Amino acid sequence: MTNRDVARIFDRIADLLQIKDENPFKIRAYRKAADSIYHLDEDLTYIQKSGRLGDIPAVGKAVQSKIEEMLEKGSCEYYERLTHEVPEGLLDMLALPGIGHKTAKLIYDELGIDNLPDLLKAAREKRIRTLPGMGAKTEYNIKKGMEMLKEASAKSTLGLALPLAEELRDYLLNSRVVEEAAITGSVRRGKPLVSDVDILVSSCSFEAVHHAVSSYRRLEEIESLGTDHIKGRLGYNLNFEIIIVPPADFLSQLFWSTGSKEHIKEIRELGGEEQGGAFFSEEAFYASMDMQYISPELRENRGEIEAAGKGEIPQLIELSDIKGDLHTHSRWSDGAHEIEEMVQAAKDSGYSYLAITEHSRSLPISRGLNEERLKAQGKVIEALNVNLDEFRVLKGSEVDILKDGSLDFDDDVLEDLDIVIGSVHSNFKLERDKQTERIIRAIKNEKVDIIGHLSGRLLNRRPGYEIDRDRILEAAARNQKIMEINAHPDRLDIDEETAKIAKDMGIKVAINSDAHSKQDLKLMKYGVINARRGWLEPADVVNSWELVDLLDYIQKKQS
DNA sequence: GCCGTTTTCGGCCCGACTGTTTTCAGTCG
Repeated sequence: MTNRDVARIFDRIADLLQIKDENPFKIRAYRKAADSIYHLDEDLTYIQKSGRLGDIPAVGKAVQSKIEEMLEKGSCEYYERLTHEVPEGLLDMLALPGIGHKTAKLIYDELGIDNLPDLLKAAREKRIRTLPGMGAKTEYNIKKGMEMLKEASAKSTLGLALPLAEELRDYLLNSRVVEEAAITGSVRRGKPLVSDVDILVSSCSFEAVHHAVSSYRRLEEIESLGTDHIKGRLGYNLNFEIIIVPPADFLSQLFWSTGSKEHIKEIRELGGEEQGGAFFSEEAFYASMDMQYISPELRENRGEIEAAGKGEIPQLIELSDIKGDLHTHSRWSDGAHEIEEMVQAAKDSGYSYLAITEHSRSLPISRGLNEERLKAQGKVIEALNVNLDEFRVLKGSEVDILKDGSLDFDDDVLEDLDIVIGSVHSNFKLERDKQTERIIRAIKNEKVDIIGHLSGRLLNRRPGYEIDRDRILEAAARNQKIMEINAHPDRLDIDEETAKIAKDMGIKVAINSDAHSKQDLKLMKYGVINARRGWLEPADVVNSWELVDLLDYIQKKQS
């Protein structure tokens, strides 16, 4: 079992206990343990072997013995016993917005419903409204939530798909049944949501590939099989296709399988012919059509073919261009690690600066900082900087944009900070005009440098709030505000389309991890992929600049 | 169930919104 698998079981135990209405602190203890395990650097198996399970934060005797049981037997008796008391299908219901543990339990107790299809049926038959506290709106929300879940199950985030694709590719390479293997299709193009994972392999033996795939640890099901492909489903409900080609065709098929369909269609219409052979390379192929090389992220038929013909393909930003991260959290608010640990991780990433930007006081769930704690943190950061060579920790805040567009801190408090991100975390359902005015008011505040996760969307979970994007971008351009690309693969906000429009309007972008742990700093790569899909170059991305230039741009003198 | 530089027992994030009510429980961030 992986750390992730173990963490998931503890989370489910917490859910089951919550449905059973057990001691809330016990439930929280399991959640904290799950979170702590999820964010571990090392493999649990290794930690167990060296006898350090008890050193994991939030892991005490009870949780430790369950971890040992899971690592040894692959199962957990306590968890299985709970699932006998509470049907597991109730956990699926919790994914519906508005349905929590109490409601799920009520629906089960009163109507005997323990799965999503029956719940939908009951909502359609207006049986939910017979329960106390439930009405027509609840039924409507259930039906709407089910539609959302259906859409979500059709696609996976890149944050889920890419690591699994890399793992499958490496597994095939290491099993030595293939000569070459590469991720292709929409994952190679870096789409934020993908319907499947495509792996192109070259092999002379279909049987050997089939045999290897059959014993892959994450395989759930093989659905379709032919000498040129294997299609099926992996764990986490992720569809996959392995495309098998002869070694001589590998590079050309990598091009044709990458897509997108629209890009390929356009290439064919311009006379691009399928060609194989060992001399094929994508660079040479585009060159043969008098075009510059087009990176996979750009192959969406959104003007890249014309640009490549004119020599106007941008020099896309790369992960190695990134010099710092401007949006991170530490244990001072809801992060998992100390500032010092975050700094070390940033140095390990090759960065030369890192901004600590905790939540502000209006977000108590995230232990948002009040003015006193913010000032105290500033002192800690100043002291830290004294002993840092060639690295700078920036004092920052992810300050809440309140309902009326004012900020959670007064100007004189923000004055002392190096970097200020304004973000919306509440009142998501304001009507469009009010939401737009709210954000524009924050943009006009001269203390604000960056607008964080503009749309508030959570991929597969929540659409963004209603805003007039064009008006907001105009205001950002006028006030020289930086728009964030939040790199978390569940957000990727602003999206690629907005990023391209912003670039064309001369608005600068910051690609920020929004890290809540040192491992999260690595999520930067998803933001860079998203920026590339938005045609961004280093000149467009402020945290690919030297710090002095960044501070100069936001008109703050380096102290 | 975890934790401890006041504690090995008694604490452990909380305010706002929603949908249902007509004063609030449940959900969410």
